[in-house]
Amino acid sequence: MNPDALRGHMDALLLSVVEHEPLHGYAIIEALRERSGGALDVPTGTVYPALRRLERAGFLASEWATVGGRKRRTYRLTDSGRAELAGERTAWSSFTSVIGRVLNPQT
Amino acid sequence: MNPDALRGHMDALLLSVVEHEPLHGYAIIEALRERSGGALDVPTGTVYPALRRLERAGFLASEWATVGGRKRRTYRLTDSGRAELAGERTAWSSFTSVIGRVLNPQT
DNA sequence: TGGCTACATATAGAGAGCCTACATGTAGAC
DNA sequence: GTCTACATGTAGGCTCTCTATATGTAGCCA
Repeated sequence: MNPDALRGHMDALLLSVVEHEPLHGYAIIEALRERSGGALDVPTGTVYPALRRLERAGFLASEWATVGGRKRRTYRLTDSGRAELAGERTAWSSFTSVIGRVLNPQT
Repeated sequence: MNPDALRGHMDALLLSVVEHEPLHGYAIIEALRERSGGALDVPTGTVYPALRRLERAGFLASEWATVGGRKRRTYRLTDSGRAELAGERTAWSSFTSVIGRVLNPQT
Protein backbone atom coordinates (compact mmCIF):
# COMPACT_ATOMS: atom_id res chain seq x y z
CA MET A 1 0.00 0.00 0.00
CA ASN A 2 1.49 3.31 -1.12
CA PRO A 3 1.93 5.47 2.00
CA ASP A 4 0.80 8.63 0.23
CA ALA A 5 -2.55 7.05 -0.54
CA LEU A 6 -3.30 6.97 3.19
CA ARG A 7 -2.78 10.71 3.57
CA GLY A 8 -5.83 12.32 5.05
CA HIS A 9 -7.54 8.98 5.69
CA MET A 10 -5.48 7.86 8.66
CA ASP A 11 -7.59 9.87 11.09
CA ALA A 12 -10.77 8.15 9.99
CA LEU A 13 -9.12 4.73 10.29
CA LEU A 14 -7.89 5.43 13.82
CA LEU A 15 -11.17 6.87 15.01
CA SER A 16 -13.20 4.03 13.55
CA VAL A 17 -11.09 1.40 15.25
CA VAL A 18 -11.73 2.79 18.74
CA GLU A 19 -15.38 3.49 18.03
CA HIS A 20 -16.85 0.64 20.08
CA GLU A 21 -14.04 -0.09 22.50
CA PRO A 22 -11.13 1.92 23.89
CA LEU A 23 -7.76 0.60 22.75
CA HIS A 24 -4.10 1.39 23.29
CA GLY A 25 -1.69 2.17 20.47
CA TYR A 26 -0.23 -1.26 20.03
CA ALA A 27 -3.67 -2.84 19.96
CA ILE A 28 -4.85 -0.24 17.46
CA ILE A 29 -2.11 -1.27 15.06
CA GLU A 30 -3.13 -4.91 15.41
CA ALA A 31 -6.81 -4.05 14.96
CA LEU A 32 -6.03 -2.20 11.73
CA ARG A 33 -4.07 -5.18 10.46
CA GLU A 34 -6.86 -7.59 11.31
CA ARG A 35 -9.72 -5.51 9.95
CA SER A 36 -7.87 -4.98 6.69
CA GLY A 37 -7.03 -8.64 6.27
CA GLY A 38 -3.34 -7.89 6.65
CA ALA A 39 -3.20 -5.14 4.03
CA LEU A 40 -2.65 -2.38 6.55
CA ASP A 41 0.54 -2.53 8.59
CA VAL A 42 0.93 0.95 9.98
CA PRO A 43 4.28 1.68 11.67
CA THR A 44 4.43 2.94 15.25
CA GLY A 45 6.10 6.13 14.03
CA THR A 46 2.87 6.92 12.26
CA VAL A 47 0.33 5.81 14.82
CA TYR A 48 1.65 7.29 18.05
CA PRO A 49 2.10 10.84 16.76
CA ALA A 50 -1.29 10.61 15.01
CA LEU A 51 -3.03 9.54 18.21
CA ARG A 52 -1.52 12.47 20.08
CA ARG A 53 -2.61 14.80 17.31
CA LEU A 54 -6.16 13.46 17.50
CA GLU A 55 -6.14 13.90 21.26
CA ARG A 56 -4.94 17.47 20.92
CA ALA A 57 -7.79 18.02 18.47
CA GLY A 58 -10.23 16.74 21.06
CA PHE A 59 -11.36 13.67 19.13
CA LEU A 60 -9.72 11.21 21.48
CA ALA A 61 -9.10 11.10 25.23
CA SER A 62 -6.47 8.91 26.86
CA GLU A 63 -5.53 7.52 30.22
CA TRP A 64 -2.69 5.39 31.46
CA ALA A 65 -3.16 1.86 32.68
CA THR A 66 -0.78 -0.84 33.82
CA VAL A 67 -1.51 -4.36 32.61
CA GLY A 68 0.84 -7.23 33.42
CA GLY A 69 3.58 -4.84 34.47
CA ARG A 70 3.40 -2.97 31.17
CA LYS A 71 2.17 0.58 30.80
CA ARG A 72 -0.51 1.34 28.28
CA ARG A 73 -2.05 4.58 27.18
CA THR A 74 -5.63 3.76 26.32
CA TYR A 75 -7.56 5.95 23.91
CA ARG A 76 -11.32 6.35 23.73
CA LEU A 77 -13.51 8.30 21.34
CA THR A 78 -14.96 11.57 22.66
CA ASP A 79 -18.35 12.96 21.61
CA SER A 80 -16.52 15.38 19.38
CA GLY A 81 -14.59 12.47 17.92
CA ARG A 82 -17.78 10.59 17.27
CA ALA A 83 -19.13 13.52 15.27
CA GLU A 84 -15.81 13.78 13.46
CA LEU A 85 -15.92 10.12 12.55
CA ALA A 86 -19.41 10.49 11.11
CA GLY A 87 -18.17 13.38 9.01
CA GLU A 88 -15.16 11.38 7.87
CA ARG A 89 -17.38 8.52 6.76
CA THR A 90 -19.50 10.87 4.69
CA ALA A 91 -16.37 12.48 3.25
CA TRP A 92 -14.94 9.06 2.40
CA SER A 93 -18.09 8.09 0.60
CA SER A 94 -18.17 11.20 -1.56
CA PHE A 95 -14.41 11.03 -2.08
CA THR A 96 -14.55 7.52 -3.53
CA SER A 97 -17.55 8.47 -5.61
CA VAL A 98 -15.81 11.50 -7.12
CA ILE A 99 -12.47 9.83 -7.81
CA GLY A 100 -14.19 6.72 -9.10
CA ARG A 101 -16.22 8.75 -11.55
CA VAL A 102 -13.14 10.51 -12.90
CA LEU A 103 -11.09 7.33 -13.04
CA ASN A 104 -13.73 5.17 -14.68
CA PRO A 105 -16.25 7.39 -16.43
CA GLN A 106 -19.13 5.59 -18.14
CA THR A 107 -19.40 7.29 -21.51
CA MET B 1 -12.43 18.22 -0.70
CA ASN B 2 -9.56 17.94 1.76
CA PRO B 3 -6.32 18.36 -0.25
CA ASP B 4 -4.56 15.60 1.67
CA ALA B 5 -7.16 13.12 0.56
CA LEU B 6 -5.94 13.50 -3.02
CA ARG B 7 -2.38 12.60 -2.09
CA GLY B 8 -1.14 9.75 -4.18
CA HIS B 9 -4.23 9.71 -6.37
CA MET B 10 -3.49 12.79 -8.44
CA ASP B 11 -1.35 10.82 -10.88
CA ALA B 12 -4.17 8.43 -11.66
CA LEU B 13 -6.59 11.31 -12.19
CA LEU B 14 -4.26 13.11 -14.58
CA LEU B 15 -3.40 10.01 -16.56
CA SER B 16 -7.02 8.94 -16.87
CA VAL B 17 -8.11 12.31 -18.21
CA VAL B 18 -5.68 12.19 -21.14
CA GLU B 19 -6.32 8.52 -21.82
CA HIS B 20 -8.43 8.95 -24.96
CA GLU B 21 -7.36 12.38 -26.15
CA PRO B 22 -4.27 14.51 -25.64
CA LEU B 23 -4.96 17.66 -23.63
CA HIS B 24 -3.06 20.70 -22.42
CA GLY B 25 -2.83 21.70 -18.76
CA TYR B 26 -5.63 24.19 -18.69
CA ALA B 27 -7.98 21.80 -20.46
CA ILE B 28 -6.99 19.03 -18.06
CA ILE B 29 -8.10 21.17 -15.13
CA GLU B 30 -11.44 21.80 -16.84
CA ALA B 31 -11.86 18.14 -17.69
CA LEU B 32 -11.28 17.16 -14.05
CA ARG B 33 -13.87 19.71 -12.97
CA GLU B 34 -16.41 18.45 -15.48
CA ARG B 35 -15.89 14.75 -14.90
CA SER B 36 -16.21 15.25 -11.16
CA GLY B 37 -19.36 17.32 -11.43
CA GLY B 38 -17.57 20.37 -10.07
CA ALA B 39 -16.16 18.65 -6.99
CA LEU B 40 -12.56 18.75 -8.22
CA ASP B 41 -11.03 22.16 -8.75
CA VAL B 42 -7.32 21.50 -8.87
CA PRO B 43 -5.08 24.60 -8.78
CA THR B 44 -2.53 25.26 -11.51
CA GLY B 45 0.25 25.10 -8.93
CA THR B 46 -0.65 21.46 -8.48
CA VAL B 47 -1.30 20.42 -12.05
CA TYR B 48 1.63 21.90 -13.94
CA PRO B 49 4.36 20.51 -11.70
CA ALA B 50 2.56 17.17 -11.58
CA LEU B 51 2.40 16.96 -15.37
CA ARG B 52 6.12 17.65 -15.61
CA ARG B 53 6.79 15.00 -13.02
CA LEU B 54 4.72 12.48 -14.97
CA GLU B 55 6.58 13.38 -18.14
CA ARG B 56 9.93 12.92 -16.40
CA ALA B 57 8.68 9.54 -15.26
CA GLY B 58 7.90 8.62 -18.86
CA PHE B 59 4.14 8.31 -18.43
CA LEU B 60 3.33 11.39 -20.50
CA ALA B 61 4.87 13.03 -23.56
CA SER B 62 4.31 16.65 -24.51
CA GLU B 63 4.64 18.97 -27.44
CA TRP B 64 4.01 22.65 -27.96
CA ALA B 65 1.25 23.98 -30.16
CA THR B 66 -0.03 27.44 -30.92
CA VAL B 67 -3.80 27.84 -31.10
CA GLY B 68 -5.37 31.24 -31.60
CA GLY B 69 -2.12 32.99 -30.79
CA ARG B 70 -1.82 31.17 -27.46
CA LYS B 71 0.82 28.61 -26.70
CA ARG B 72 -0.20 25.25 -25.36
CA ARG B 73 1.80 22.32 -24.15
CA THR B 74 -0.22 19.27 -25.07
CA TYR B 75 0.25 16.03 -23.14
CA ARG B 76 -0.47 12.54 -24.40
CA LEU B 77 -0.31 9.18 -22.67
CA THR B 78 2.70 6.99 -23.53
CA ASP B 79 2.60 3.20 -23.61
CA SER B 80 4.33 3.20 -20.27
CA GLY B 81 1.72 5.63 -18.97
CA ARG B 82 -1.05 3.38 -20.21
CA ALA B 83 0.38 0.50 -18.22
CA GLU B 84 0.80 2.77 -15.21
CA LEU B 85 -2.81 3.87 -15.45
CA ALA B 86 -3.99 0.28 -15.49
CA GLY B 87 -1.95 -0.36 -12.36
CA GLU B 88 -3.33 2.73 -10.69
CA ARG B 89 -6.88 1.60 -11.40
CA THR B 90 -6.21 -1.75 -9.79
CA ALA B 91 -4.53 -0.06 -6.84
CA TRP B 92 -7.48 2.30 -6.44
CA SER B 93 -9.90 -0.57 -6.40
CA SER B 94 -8.05 -2.46 -3.69
CA PHE B 95 -7.39 0.74 -1.77
CA THR B 96 -11.09 1.60 -1.52
CA SER B 97 -11.88 -1.97 -0.63
CA VAL B 98 -9.39 -2.04 2.23
CA ILE B 99 -10.22 1.36 3.70
CA GLY B 100 -13.92 0.74 3.28
CA ARG B 101 -13.68 -2.52 5.17
CA VAL B 102 -11.87 -0.89 8.07
CA LEU B 103 -14.15 2.13 8.12
CA ASN B 104 -17.41 0.21 7.91
CA PRO B 105 -16.84 -3.35 9.04
CA GLN B 106 -19.86 -5.66 8.88
CA THR B 107 -19.77 -7.53 12.13
C1' DT C 1 22.79 -16.15 33.05
C1' DG C 2 22.10 -14.60 28.60
C1' DG C 3 19.55 -13.99 24.50
C1' DC C 4 15.49 -13.76 21.95
C1' DT C 5 10.72 -12.45 21.02
C1' DA C 6 6.45 -10.14 21.99
C1' DC C 7 4.60 -6.29 24.14
C1' DA C 8 4.49 -1.13 24.55
C1' DT C 9 5.53 3.90 23.86
C1' DA C 10 7.99 7.73 21.99
C1' DT C 11 10.87 11.18 19.20
C1' DA C 12 13.97 13.13 15.46
C1' DG C 13 14.62 13.86 10.93
C1' DA C 14 13.73 12.91 6.06
C1' DG C 15 10.90 12.83 2.08
C1' DA C 16 7.31 14.08 -0.90
C1' DG C 17 3.37 16.12 -2.72
C1' DC C 18 -0.24 19.47 -2.76
C1' DC C 19 -1.24 24.21 -1.80
C1' DT C 20 -1.01 29.50 -1.80
C1' DA C 21 0.83 33.29 -3.90
C1' DC C 22 3.00 35.40 -7.37
C1' DA C 23 4.81 36.30 -12.16
C1' DT C 24 4.06 36.60 -17.10
C1' DG C 25 1.68 36.97 -21.41
C1' DT C 26 -2.19 36.78 -25.38
C1' DA C 27 -7.03 37.49 -27.14
C1' DG C 28 -11.41 39.36 -27.18
C1' DA C 29 -15.35 41.94 -25.33
C1' DC C 30 -17.27 46.20 -23.71
C1' DG D 1 -8.46 51.17 -21.46
C1' DT D 2 -9.97 47.73 -18.50
C1' DC D 3 -11.58 43.34 -17.48
C1' DT D 4 -12.15 38.45 -18.10
C1' DA D 5 -10.91 34.09 -20.05
C1' DC D 6 -7.18 31.56 -21.64
C1' DA D 7 -2.52 29.60 -20.67
C1' DT D 8 1.94 28.27 -18.34
C1' DG D 9 5.15 28.32 -14.74
C1' DT D 10 8.05 28.75 -10.14
C1' DA D 11 9.12 29.53 -5.09
C1' DG D 12 8.20 28.49 -0.68
C1' DG D 13 5.38 26.61 2.98
C1' DC D 14 2.75 23.12 5.26
C1' DT D 15 1.67 18.78 6.92
C1' DC D 16 1.57 14.02 7.18
C1' DT D 17 3.64 9.57 6.84
C1' DC D 18 7.78 6.97 7.06
C1' DT D 19 12.45 5.21 8.63
C1' DA D 20 15.44 4.78 12.21
C1' DT D 21 16.45 4.86 16.78
C1' DA D 22 15.77 4.74 21.87
C1' DT D 23 13.84 2.83 26.02
C1' DG D 24 11.81 -0.60 28.98
C1' DT D 25 9.01 -4.98 30.81
C1' DA D 26 7.67 -9.97 30.64
C1' DG D 27 8.24 -14.59 29.43
C1' DC D 28 10.49 -18.46 27.20
C1' DC D 29 14.38 -21.36 26.33
C1' DA D 30 18.98 -23.12 26.49
